[in-house]
Amino acid sequence: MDQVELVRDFNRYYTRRIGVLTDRYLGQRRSLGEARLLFEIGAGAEVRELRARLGLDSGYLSRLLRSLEAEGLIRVDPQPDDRRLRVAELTDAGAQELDDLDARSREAVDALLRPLTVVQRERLVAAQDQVRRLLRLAAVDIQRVDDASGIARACLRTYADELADRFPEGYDAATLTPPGQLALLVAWDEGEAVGCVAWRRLGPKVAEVRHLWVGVRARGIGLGRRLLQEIEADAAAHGFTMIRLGTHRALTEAIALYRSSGYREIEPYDDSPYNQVAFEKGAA
Amino acid sequence: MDQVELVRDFNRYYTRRIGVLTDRYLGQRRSLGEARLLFEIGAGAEVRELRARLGLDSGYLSRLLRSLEAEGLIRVDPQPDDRRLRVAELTDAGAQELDDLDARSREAVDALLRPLTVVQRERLVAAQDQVRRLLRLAAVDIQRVDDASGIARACLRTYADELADRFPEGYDAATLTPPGQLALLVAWDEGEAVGCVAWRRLGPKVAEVRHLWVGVRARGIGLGRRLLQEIEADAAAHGFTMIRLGTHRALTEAIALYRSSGYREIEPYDDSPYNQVAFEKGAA
DNA sequence: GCGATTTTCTGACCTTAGTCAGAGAATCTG
DNA sequence: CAGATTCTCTGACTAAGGTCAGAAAATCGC
Repeated sequence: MDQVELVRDFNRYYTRRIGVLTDRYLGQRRSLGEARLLFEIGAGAEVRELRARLGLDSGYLSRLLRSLEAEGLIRVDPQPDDRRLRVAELTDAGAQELDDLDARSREAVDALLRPLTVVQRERLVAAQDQVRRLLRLAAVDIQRVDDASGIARACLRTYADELADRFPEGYDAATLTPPGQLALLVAWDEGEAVGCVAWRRLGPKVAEVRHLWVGVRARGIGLGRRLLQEIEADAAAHGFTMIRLGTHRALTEAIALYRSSGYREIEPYDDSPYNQVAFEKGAA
Repeated sequence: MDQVELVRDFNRYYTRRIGVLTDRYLGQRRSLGEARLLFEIGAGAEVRELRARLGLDSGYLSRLLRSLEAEGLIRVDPQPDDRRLRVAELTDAGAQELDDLDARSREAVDALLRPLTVVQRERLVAAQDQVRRLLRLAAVDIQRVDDASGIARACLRTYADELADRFPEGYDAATLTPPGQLALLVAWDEGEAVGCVAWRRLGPKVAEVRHLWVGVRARGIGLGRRLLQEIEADAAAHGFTMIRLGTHRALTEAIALYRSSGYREIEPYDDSPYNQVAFEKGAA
């Protein structure tokens, strides 16, 4: 069986198992829609917010809210600041019901795990974590973005803030490349920018990779390597045959990434105080 | 987060991702019910069989069949042997439609995997395989069964057949313990017996574990270890503090299992030609 | 050969999960 | 302050996915 077939097979198996589990914990007491809504309301949420999070039609959501309200599980009141908006909150009975649903879901999963030994459970959790990391990585969408745009500057600012925390000597944000010089890629995960990387021209066939940033939310899934590959491909597509880059001694993961991506260490090629270690790949 | 919470979290994430995938490949062209039915009919199936496999109400299934028939995707004819039964078969158009659905499902998964490197895809498949093995193991139901019952004898017969294949000298089924002496556990996976194990009394506090069998379908998921643990617990619950067992030199996985389960090797305690290696655990 | 059983089908009914078009109230913009 | 916009709600409608009670035909058991 090829990889696609194996993944499909797993999907079929998993959805069947999860379906049985879900049926059991909902136990016919509440529809999936109502249960999800109770869960999302949690400590209280604006109706607009709920609509966006659950991706529901406003008419449908309104009806679900009325039905939960009629059962005394929630309260919906206008928001004082803007009386067009309404805020849904759980009543005591609603909180009780949510606890109940939660306890039954926990119990169903617990019963599933019970026959396994401690070691087997640890293996299960570790394997699930691996699956999720890889799927999240696969879902990240990498797009070319104008380096003067708001989102580009926001990414670079976060990058600068994180470096300032990381370097003993701090980081001077003035070191960031000014807009207009960079070809910049931004990585999006479910609508949120979680990483970026850029290149700029250093010489006729030489590009410099700069500002490789992976946000805290997306660390440890291999996004750094993917961004590096994409930016290399982008520079190559623009006719650059050699890539140089510099980095700080403190960024050990980055240094390991460059080494394992085929870069060789060279003497620093500029006098930036942050580029203490330099690498290159390819030939001019 | 504890293990139950981690598993729930994974379930939520995975169902969301799979849901998106499924929506895409069905592409609104056919309802999930009809698609599943087409898939189950495949090369042809009795209506009764379909009802059992899909767990559908007979009225509902009938209507789904009529709808597919009206579209010219299937043909439903009485079975010649028993004209109450009816057999559904795909027409050429139906086979075409199924191929189409299949190709689109493959394409959706392929698109999901495309951003990953070869190594990452291999890791994904391996991790999914691990998850599935562990879930299958967790779903196996181990039940006490009378050793004279049909299912018990069927398990022991399969066990004997497999040993006959495995041992160079063959295996004499007369060596099987006759009914009435064994406390026997059978492992069920989705209604099918896939393994067994038994103990019998050897002395005041000494029990002998016999006939540990794991069927081909359930190998490699750790079921042998689970059966061994359950049978040890059962013997202990009956007041036996020491367990002995003998096995054949050719059964290397079994020997490894006993060693890693805390058994120490002893001199053979009986003259069975198949018990060439013997182990014990506990104290009399 | 006759009553019991099995299998499939039809009709009537239901819930869930939506979609779409506006209405009405509140707020924002020029 | 008038018109545009935003937000929620109601009414009317739809499809999917079912359940339940029987009817009709075929077969089984005696």
